[in-house]
Amino acid sequence: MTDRFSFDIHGRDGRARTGVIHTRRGEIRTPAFMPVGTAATVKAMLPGSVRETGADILLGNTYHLMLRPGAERVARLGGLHRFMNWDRPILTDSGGFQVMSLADLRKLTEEGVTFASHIDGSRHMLSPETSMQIQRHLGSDIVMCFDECPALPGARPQIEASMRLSMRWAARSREAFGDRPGHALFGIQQGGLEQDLRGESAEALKRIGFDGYAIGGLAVGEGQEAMLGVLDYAPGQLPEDKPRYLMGVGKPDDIVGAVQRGVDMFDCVLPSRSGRTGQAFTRRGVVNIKNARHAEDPRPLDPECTCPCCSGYSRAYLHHVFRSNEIISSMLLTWHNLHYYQELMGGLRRSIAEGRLDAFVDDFHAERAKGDIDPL
RNA sequence: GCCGCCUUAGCUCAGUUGGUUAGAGCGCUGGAUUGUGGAUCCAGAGGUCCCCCGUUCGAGCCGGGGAGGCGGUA
Repeated sequence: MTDRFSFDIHGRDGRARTGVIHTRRGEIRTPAFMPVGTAATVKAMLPGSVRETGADILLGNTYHLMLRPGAERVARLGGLHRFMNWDRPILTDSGGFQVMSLADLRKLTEEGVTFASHIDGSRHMLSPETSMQIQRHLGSDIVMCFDECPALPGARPQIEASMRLSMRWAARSREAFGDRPGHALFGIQQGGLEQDLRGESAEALKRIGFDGYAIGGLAVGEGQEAMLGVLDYAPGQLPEDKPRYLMGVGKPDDIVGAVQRGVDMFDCVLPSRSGRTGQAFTRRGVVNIKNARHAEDPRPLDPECTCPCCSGYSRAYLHHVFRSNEIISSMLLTWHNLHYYQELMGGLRRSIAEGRLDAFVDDFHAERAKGDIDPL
């Protein structure tokens, strides 16, 4: 064991890889799914429960935590790990995405972004330097560069200018991050759906040099087909020996498709958010527990699932507590969804290691094609 | 008993001087959700406008009668 951040690839199948990222706070098995814990909590879950689903690492968020409770306060309280009672690795997003998706009165300049808090309207500034400082206060194990994430579809001149700004910010992020043994800094590729811009972005990042490389700016409106089209070449533009992280993705079939194309890490709000809005992910596809057809169904979401939700609770119960707006509804559905996602990742890792990824993926799609279990 | 007010979608209510196919919120039936605002958005179903009679080219709206509810009063 070492305090150094490193990535070992243990097996390959086609373009897919499986391995382990070593950090000073523990190992991350790849391909990895990272549950999102924006505000120092994976909503509706205890950290120990998140770990039980199989998660090796969580996401935290610069934008949200800087506004509330404040990064310095988290630092005074011993850092994000102690604060939220999660002692394994944490990756923090840089805030660039949320500034564009949440904040008001944004003003983008070469220096950074000034914006008004969505909470109280207070004015703030995020730049590569301030984002690095905040992520340092939080004690993040994997720090993300401060970038700009334009929505798609977008006009090429805007995508190009935005990408180049993000690359200049990447260099400043690298400089501001400095030398922090045991902590990693990831660059973020941009370039929209333009292969040459993605290539230019990758080259810029490689010249700077990072511990891992993210593919950003996808799953922002382009659709799955276009996204997988980019993933046909984007991972190959990034260094072979470093982790590749597809930011914000995705649905189960998005993840499967991305793993086949060489992506190692994922995060997405879907399993946790959907858990709070009544949508469950199962091997047979999506189940909307709100639907009236579940009202008297005594069967679990997935009869073959071993999670606490499926082990002890019927669809009828989940339907009732969801419609009654009971807190346990969010708890049970989130637990199930995170369990499902981690089971999927485990299956992907094993099948890659055993050289049978194609068969695994065929089975994955075949199960989904069956649709939900028949109504009673 | 008398006086006043009320009755419109499952619920709470708008509804212009009488004028096309009577609306809203919630609820209901579905859908969306991809680097999380426990958020948000979209679509749909649902009506004997309490009942009867009348006036009018035309009534949720005006007149008469009746029923039910709420309040006041003796």
